[in-house]
This record gives sequence, structure tokens and C-alpha cells, in this order.
Amino acid sequence: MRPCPWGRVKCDDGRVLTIGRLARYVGVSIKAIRVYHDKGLLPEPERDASGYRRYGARHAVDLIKIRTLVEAGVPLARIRDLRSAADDELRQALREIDANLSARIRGLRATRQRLRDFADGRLRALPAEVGDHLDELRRLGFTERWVTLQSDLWLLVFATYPETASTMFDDQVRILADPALQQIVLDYDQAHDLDPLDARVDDLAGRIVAATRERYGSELPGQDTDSEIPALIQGEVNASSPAWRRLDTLIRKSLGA
Amino acid sequence: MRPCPWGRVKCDDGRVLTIGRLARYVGVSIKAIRVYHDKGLLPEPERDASGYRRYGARHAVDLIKIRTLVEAGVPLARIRDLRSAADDELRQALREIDANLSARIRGLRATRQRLRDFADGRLRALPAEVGDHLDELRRLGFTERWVTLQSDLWLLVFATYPETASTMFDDQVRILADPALQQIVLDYDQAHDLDPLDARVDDLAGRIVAATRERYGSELPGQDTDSEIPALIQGEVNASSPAWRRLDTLIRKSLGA
DNA sequence: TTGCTCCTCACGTCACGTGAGGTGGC
DNA sequence: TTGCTCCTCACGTCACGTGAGGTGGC
Repeated sequence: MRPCPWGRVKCDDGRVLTIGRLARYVGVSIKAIRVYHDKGLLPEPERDASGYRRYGARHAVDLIKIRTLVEAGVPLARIRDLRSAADDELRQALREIDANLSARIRGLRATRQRLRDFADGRLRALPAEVGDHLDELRRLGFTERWVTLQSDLWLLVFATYPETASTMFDDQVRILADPALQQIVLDYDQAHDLDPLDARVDDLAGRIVAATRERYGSELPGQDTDSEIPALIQGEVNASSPAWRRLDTLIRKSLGA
Repeated sequence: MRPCPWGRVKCDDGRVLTIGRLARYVGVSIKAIRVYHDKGLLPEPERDASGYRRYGARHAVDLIKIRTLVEAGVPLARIRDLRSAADDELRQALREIDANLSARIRGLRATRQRLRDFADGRLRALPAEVGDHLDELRRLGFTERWVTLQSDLWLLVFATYPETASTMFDDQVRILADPALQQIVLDYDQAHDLDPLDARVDDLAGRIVAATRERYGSELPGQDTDSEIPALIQGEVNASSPAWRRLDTLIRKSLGA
């Protein structure tokens, strides 16, 4: 190797890099550099006789920092402001950016996993057991409205909570296997068209509360989850029938939820 | 738990979610959903009596897929095209997206490490040894031009190749410690102002080639690196002096590079 | 002279965000 | 009636990309 194989970077006046060389060197576009000038991220260098910008090593180093922050997802305006920030303010900002970056990496990993689930077809069709379950509902005398509702419901639950969906589904299957509980669900379905003030609504609410207490005790499931899915789904159910709406109100009051 | 705590998702006609509910549910903005409609990513649902869009579970599932692909960085136009893609084409696309995602995660990790280096001040000032080295150069009789050149050079190298910069630097220090090699570097510095055709240029080139062969044998360092930094730096050196330019040509020819 | 790089507007793009002005359900 | 959600333009924004039309060095 020659005594100074990397002995060049500057010429006589110390600024030799043209904008194109600087861009290729640091790995950003020429346009990006000009934008950084316009927005005050990178000081404009002096011009040579032809009006060309001439950059020195200092610019290259600054630009590398800027590029790194841009890659980290920091807005250009923020990067500009950080130029004039105090030292500990800068440190604090870098800590935040680091935490942000770490969150984004975790998010991308989750995204990757979800895409693999898609590729595995986990979302293209519901598990076969769900189809069997829907057929079973029809056989048991549930309305088509109820079956469709259940179909869409499980699609959503399996799509958004694949980890716990199977557990929830198995619970439903077991409920349907108990004749007394099955009857309650059938009555829930039929209550759709009742007058909200019909005594049968009150009666059904009482039976549901009792069955729920017996099955789950005082620790109601679905309360500890941080998802808003239960609330959303119940809201949609309520929207479709005044009787169902009143049923929900009564149950909610009794269970103290 | 009530027999059907998540039995709601649809009302009579099967589409109960308004755009706002759907948006909150899936975790995207209302505007984003409307954009996906406009660009053909998500089919427009039917409207209710008020002209409001009413969505079903199918839309929610589709939207979750879209959001996941968007998070993965897939352009909207691409996502739209994938809707009508054949099955194995889709699988191929998902493989590419996965590879892409993996590369982005790696990139973000590298960015994170570089930001930590910045925070540690590894770039704010050069290592102290570099400053000592520059002082040493002045003491040895190098021109200020050479010293400035070296300063900017090491700033760049340490900024872009922190891993190997120290190795390269140590090599330079050892070269300067050898009196014969030191003289060659001094002559390189002085050659800046020679006439390119001066016989001393040819002589210096010969000595550099011999010294390089002796020091590194046939295996020249810097050739195997995938970086274009050496070439860039040499280009800048050459630009500042016709004599240096000719020197580079002669050396290059002799070493067969 | 040719080809390459550079210059400065200026408009385009991508994925939305943000009112402007109006309507519909509890 | 009030407050909330929804509707449709339409323009704004962020970080550049992309010519348009012209100049300068080998």
C-alpha cells in the first residue's frame, strides 16, 4: 500500500467534494443534500469559480449524522432543531430516538410474523372446526342471522387475536354442548325480535346472569383483556335490536360491569 | 360471561361497522380507509339510508391485511395489484416482502448502533491518538496542507468505517515510525508542487512501489474491501495536483491494479 | 464538439392530514 | 337543541423525485 493511499479528501482550499461525489460517498441523493441545505440541516458550503458547491470532510461527517437520524425516522425539522440543542438535551433526544427505534424494530418483527401467518393461510379461511360449528348452529335451530353473525365474529377474532381465539372458540363449543346453556343462547337469538319491555327479556337476562356467575364465578373473563373488541362487538349486537340492547343493559347492571 | 358476549359484528343486513368504528377497530385512520377505497385496495361497501358506509367483518379482515402490508412498507399500488395476483405469485411476493422486512430490521439495528456511537461521542472528536499523530506530522516537517488533508481523511474514515479505522490508523503510525518510509511520505507531500514530468516523480513512484511490495507482499490491502472510499479519496488527492495524479498513474501501472 | 456534472426553478409523487361546509342519528 | 359521526371536495404536508432549460470542465 502506498504511504498515503487515503491522503486526499481535500485540495488546496480544503473543499474538494462536489455535491455528486459527496452524495455517492455518504449514500444519499443529490436532491436530498440540497433539501438539507434549504431546510437548514446542513450549512451551504462555499462555491468554486463555476458556482459549484464544494464540500469538505466536515460536511461529509455532518451529512452522515443527518442520514443516520433520517434513517432512524427523525423528521428533518427535528434534526435541524437538534443542531442548536444543548448537550444534555441532545443526549435526552438520542435516548428517545433510541427507544423509538427499538419500538419500531419490535413492530416490524410483529408485522413480519403476521405476514407469515397470512402466507400460511391462517387467515384465508377459518379453521375447519369453525365451519363445523356454524353447521352445528344451523342444525340446532339458530336463525341464519345468528349464524352469519357468528361467522363474521370468529373471522374477526381469529384475525385480530390468533393466540387467544382458539381458547375463546373452544369455550363457546363447550357452552353449546351443555343443553341448558344451549337453550339460553337459542333464547338470546330469538330475543332479537321481542319488544324491549317484554317480560321474557327480563327473564332471559336473569338466567344469563345466573349462568354466567355459575360458569365463571366472580372473575369474569374478558374484563382483564386490554382489547376493546368485546365492547365493540357488543355495541354492534346492540345496534341491531332494541331488545338485545335492553338485554345488555340489564345484564351489565346485574353483573356490575 | 354471557352466552354470546361477542355475538354482534353485524346487524340485520350484515354490515354494521361505520367507518369510524372500523378505523378504531383495525387501528388506522378514517382518511386512510377512504384512500384505500379511492386507490382500489378495499372495495367500497354499501351505504345505509344516510349515505354512510357500512362495513362487515370481511372488510375488517381485508383492512387488517392491508394495514399489515402497509406497515411492511409495501406501496399501496403494489398492494392493490396483489389483490388480483395468482396464488403462487402472491406467495413469491410475500417471500420478497419478508426478505425486505428482514433487511430493514437489520438496517434499523445498524442505525441504532451508529446513533449510540454518536451519543458516546465517538464521532464528536477524533480519538486523541489522531490529534497526537497530526502534531507529530507537523513536527516531522510535513506541510500544513498535508496535515489538514490527513485530519479530514481520518475524520471521514473513522466516521464511515469505525470498525476498521483503528487498524488502518495503527498501520499509518507504524509507517511513520520507519525512517525510510517516513522519508517516502515526506517526498509524496513535497511532490505536490513538482512538474508532473519531473524525473523525481518517476523516482518516487519506483520507491513507493518497492516499499509497498516489501511491506505487503503480493497481497495488497484495500483491494478486497467492498468500499469505494479508497478510490474516492485517491481521486480527491489526484484532483489537487497534476504531479500527484501522474504519481498515482505510475504506481497503479506498476502494481497492476 | 460530446458527454458528464453542476446550477436553479418548478412541478410531481406518495400516503395521507386537515379544515371547509354540510347532513344525519340520540 | 347539542354533540357526535359521517359525507365530499380541496388544499396542505413531508421528503424528496423528476424533468426543464442552461452553464462549465475534459
